[in-house]
Amino acid sequence: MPEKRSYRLLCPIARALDVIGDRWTLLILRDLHAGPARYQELQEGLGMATNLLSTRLVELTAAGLIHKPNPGRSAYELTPLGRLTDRVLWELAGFGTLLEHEPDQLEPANLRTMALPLRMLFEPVWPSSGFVVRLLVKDDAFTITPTPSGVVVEYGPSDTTAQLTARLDYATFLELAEGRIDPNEFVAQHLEIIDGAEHRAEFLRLLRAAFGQHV
Amino acid sequence: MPEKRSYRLLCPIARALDVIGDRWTLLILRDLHAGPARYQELQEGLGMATNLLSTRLVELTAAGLIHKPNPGRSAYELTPLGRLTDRVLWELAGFGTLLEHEPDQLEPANLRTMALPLRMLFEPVWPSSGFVVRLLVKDDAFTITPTPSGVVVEYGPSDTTAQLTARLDYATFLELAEGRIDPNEFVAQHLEIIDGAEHRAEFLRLLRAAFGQHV
DNA sequence: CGGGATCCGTTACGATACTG
DNA sequence: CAGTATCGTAACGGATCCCG
Repeated sequence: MPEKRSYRLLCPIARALDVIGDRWTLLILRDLHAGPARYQELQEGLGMATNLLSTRLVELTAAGLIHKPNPGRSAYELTPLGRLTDRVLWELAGFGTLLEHEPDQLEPANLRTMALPLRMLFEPVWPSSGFVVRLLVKDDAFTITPTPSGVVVEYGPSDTTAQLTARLDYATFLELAEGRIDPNEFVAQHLEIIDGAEHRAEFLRLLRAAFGQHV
Repeated sequence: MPEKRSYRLLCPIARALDVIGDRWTLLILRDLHAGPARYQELQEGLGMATNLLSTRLVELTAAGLIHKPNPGRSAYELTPLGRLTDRVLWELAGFGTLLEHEPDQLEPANLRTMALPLRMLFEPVWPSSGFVVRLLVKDDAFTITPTPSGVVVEYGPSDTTAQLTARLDYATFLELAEGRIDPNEFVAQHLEIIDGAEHRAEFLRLLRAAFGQHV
């Protein structure tokens, strides 16, 4: 077996990059921050070669960042150590929003992309007494749940009952998460509230707090 | 000219990785966060191949993260955009300290490594009225200067006059920056104050504040 | 059918030698 | 000193194949 490539530098940044610095690795972690995912979900969502995904999953498992809760069924999820990559990904997202995107980068990327930015955005302002919101984008759904230990954003259908359910389009979703849209305009023009309209004002207040704090 | 490889995903994280995700790129930026550096300094400090360094410097310049202030003399430095990578690197360092390091990763890595962790550590607690500290490690020196806009950590000899100059060894330096050493023990046992002993108590107070806030 | 493993052409990396 | 040129090796990427 060929030894894994390493910077072999006595530096915490180099050590981190030895584990999460390979191509695709951080994007795989990004998707797993939206909840457990199966092999094919990851492969299709990222559009990467299957041999590479396989290799990365083995490496991430060996490094203790992910695991298979049930060895028989194949769903991967983050370990507690893997969840600690959230702040790295959040800062990368923050830097990435500063960069112009090429017009050819218009693939309808995986919606799991948005889970982590949403969580980091709402975590400081969403008290544990808050309500559960479900966001629908095309055929996909996010459930945003505040808990005493933090906000949990999960991708895919959920059996929890949301107090507010809303539908929006993908472009608006991106702008919301990237902080490039005014909360008032967002709720007024781009958010179709399907259920729980009585919480509309509270949701708007939450959005304002989130973006006011971040921007 | 071959087109640069890109994830081509509509996601801020993927966009960031298209620019700073290549091998060595973040480590080059790390070193430049310690102040301007010349080609050979970077090459020797990182131990990377010269052709790769050349390629990376061209790419980083094209992306607007670094530039040559004087085209004749060859020193590279961060642009304002490049300086915004500080939080990504800081979070990477934070994650890296959680990982055990292989015993073979014992190269006496570049001291520029430590500039960014030191800055992030002291920035929240070092008021602009604070004093200038110079840290000596072997033949190298850091100058830590608080300014109204933040703490500036610079590698290499500096003509500013420090109020306190101290010498320490590399291993202790790492542990200090990684927060694995008690400030009291650090000052008492591992810090040789060469000049400015009258500021010793103030420096200790500063260290306690820095580590108390972070840990 | 989902979850990988294998194969193979192309690209990137890494070490060294070389040049302005 | 600051890079280019070269070349062997390793990683990537796409496709196909295999196995439960």
